[in-house]
Amino acid sequence: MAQRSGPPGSPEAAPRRPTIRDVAEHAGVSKSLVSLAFRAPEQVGAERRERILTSADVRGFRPNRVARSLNGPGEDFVGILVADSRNPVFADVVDAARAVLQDAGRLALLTTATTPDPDGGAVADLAAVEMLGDLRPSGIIIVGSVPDMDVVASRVGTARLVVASAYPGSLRGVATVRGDDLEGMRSVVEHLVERGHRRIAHVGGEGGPVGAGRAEAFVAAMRERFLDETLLAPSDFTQEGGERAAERLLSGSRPPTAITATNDLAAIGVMRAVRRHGLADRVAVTGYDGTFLSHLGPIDLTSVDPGNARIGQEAARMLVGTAAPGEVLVPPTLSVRSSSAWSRSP
Amino acid sequence: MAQRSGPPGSPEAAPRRPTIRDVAEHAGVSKSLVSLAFRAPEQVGAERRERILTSADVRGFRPNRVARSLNGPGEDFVGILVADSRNPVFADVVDAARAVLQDAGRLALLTTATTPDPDGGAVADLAAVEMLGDLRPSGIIIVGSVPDMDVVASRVGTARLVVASAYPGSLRGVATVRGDDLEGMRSVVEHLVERGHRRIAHVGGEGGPVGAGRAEAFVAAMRERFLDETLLAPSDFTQEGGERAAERLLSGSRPPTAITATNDLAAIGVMRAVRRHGLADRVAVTGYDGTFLSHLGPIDLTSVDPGNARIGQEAARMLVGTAAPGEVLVPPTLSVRSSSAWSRSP
DNA sequence: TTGTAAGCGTTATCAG
DNA sequence: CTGATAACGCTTACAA
Repeated sequence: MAQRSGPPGSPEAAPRRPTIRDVAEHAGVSKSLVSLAFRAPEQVGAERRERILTSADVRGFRPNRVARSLNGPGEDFVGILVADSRNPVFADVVDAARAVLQDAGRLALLTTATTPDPDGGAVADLAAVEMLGDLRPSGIIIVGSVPDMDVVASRVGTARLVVASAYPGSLRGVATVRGDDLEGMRSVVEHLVERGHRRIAHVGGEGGPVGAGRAEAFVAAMRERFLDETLLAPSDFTQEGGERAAERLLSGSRPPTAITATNDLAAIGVMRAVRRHGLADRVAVTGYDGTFLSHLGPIDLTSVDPGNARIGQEAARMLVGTAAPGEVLVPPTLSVRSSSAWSRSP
Repeated sequence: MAQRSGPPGSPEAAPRRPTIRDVAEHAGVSKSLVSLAFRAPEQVGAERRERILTSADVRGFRPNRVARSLNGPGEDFVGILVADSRNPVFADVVDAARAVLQDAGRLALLTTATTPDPDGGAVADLAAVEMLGDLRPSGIIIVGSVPDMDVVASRVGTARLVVASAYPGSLRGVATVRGDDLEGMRSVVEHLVERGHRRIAHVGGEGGPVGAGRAEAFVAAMRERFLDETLLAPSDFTQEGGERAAERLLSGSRPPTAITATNDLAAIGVMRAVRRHGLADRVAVTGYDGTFLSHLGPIDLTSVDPGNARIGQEAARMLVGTAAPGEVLVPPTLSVRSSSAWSRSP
């Protein structure tokens, strides 16, 4: 039964929420006994317990979790801080982490670590982080690249910290679980080389540490094969960014025969540009992240799955004690689809 | 500077977080003065203020927001409870709401109201809701259809409540802002009729109150035009659901010439089925929600934009006092794209 | 088994 | 302007 404060316009009869004291008084016992009746019912005599519990029920009492956490370590819970609530990659990581936490009987509180910027960006939401930290979680998982990660980390109180799907940045000695982007880029390049490609470009590098890291990984993977690694077109993670970058590549004097994108969304932008240039079956395109976008409707995009679920699981395991905290690289897997599955005619 | 508890393996030297008392002692003043120095620095003598603030800085003190909220109404903040963190519609609503709150100088805490079910669904996460409620927010915005909305509402304490992008369900007298789905369906049907369609089907109706509401709206809109409103194929909001439902419709004896879907994702599934049947330019498809999916890459889907940003703004305005709380229907707009823009040859 | 009293970290009140 | 003192709602020794 929802007992809102009545229809708008009713007098401000703020009905104070019942406290443990109200219940104690009504049931004719002490506060402590009420407290006990909720935390360890079996330690309270049947008759009084009954009286307390029904009395609490009648008055709509429920222990205040905040007041509880102010004392000892309260309820044992884990805070999950997500960098970007629109990113489907993080959603996969988070869901996997929650499943592990749930199995371990630990509850999770999921909040955003950033707030949208007036000019389209995102800035760390310190107030939110501090609130979560002050709730005394036993652990915190930061999912994704949060701006000013070190400042955020300094606000989470005494919680154990694990960073998932992001570089720890200037943080030192913090447990981290992320995809092995170098290995992922290697598998992409290898796949493309097998299909006869040599002039391979990369679209990305901007938008944060992960973008930069993937661009570096691309360069490294190309060098390992003695291929020209200089075909880089800067782009963020958006469709528009990918499209613009690809446009530049394809308008050049010697366009590439394959384009690797920094993520799936940018890759879809790349596909648009490729199609517009009438090169749909002549320029291979690959994405990254293995999100649902890679096989959405008519899209059929080769993509690297960084093992998002695995990343979330490992991060959570470090917090529940099933895994040792440390720096873990999760091996990626390549899903080849029609955007790059054909072999280039020589 | 992040001061984690050292490398894993170090002795459990739990460094208690400094409290207001530590600072007071160190600065040689009373707790109250330290408190005041943080809340209203101008009311404290310059010299002492300086001493207090630096002393706090040195010891890494920061007022505990939870302890603060335990007392009076603490910081004035608004909690945002999102039903489904994967739904891009909600992301748009939330961002718009946050912008309004930020302009009003009120901070927002965004958390999930559900937790993933073992079998793919989502259940209300009461623990999370209770924690948020016990933080004493001045207002709560519930975005999207949360299971057991009335139970959730009963847990948010004394906060003013606004429901956005969802039906209030069994909640009575609760402020609600949502899209006008009847009007939206009308505009879809009108558009299709103008293009020469008569046999129009609907894919949807499942997955929650919104799906059911849209199916009803479809039926009503068809009746208003004296068209056969019985072409309903049950589907949830997923691509697979939409595809299966469309498959059934197209395999029937008299397939429709146009299919309206309950959302964009299901519409994309419908498009797949349509294409597979070789009917790409003979069966029109429309979506709903105006998400980025409707114009992603090769997809070019006619879709109803429910005015998500507007919904978020209105909801927030009701909480900051710029708008009167009540039941608001935001007018939708139809974005016609190539999936239905052509006219049917008679 | 039950009650008393002392915290937890902060703010509010009310004297100086 | 400053500083005791009493809340806030609950937990937790420690007694009874």
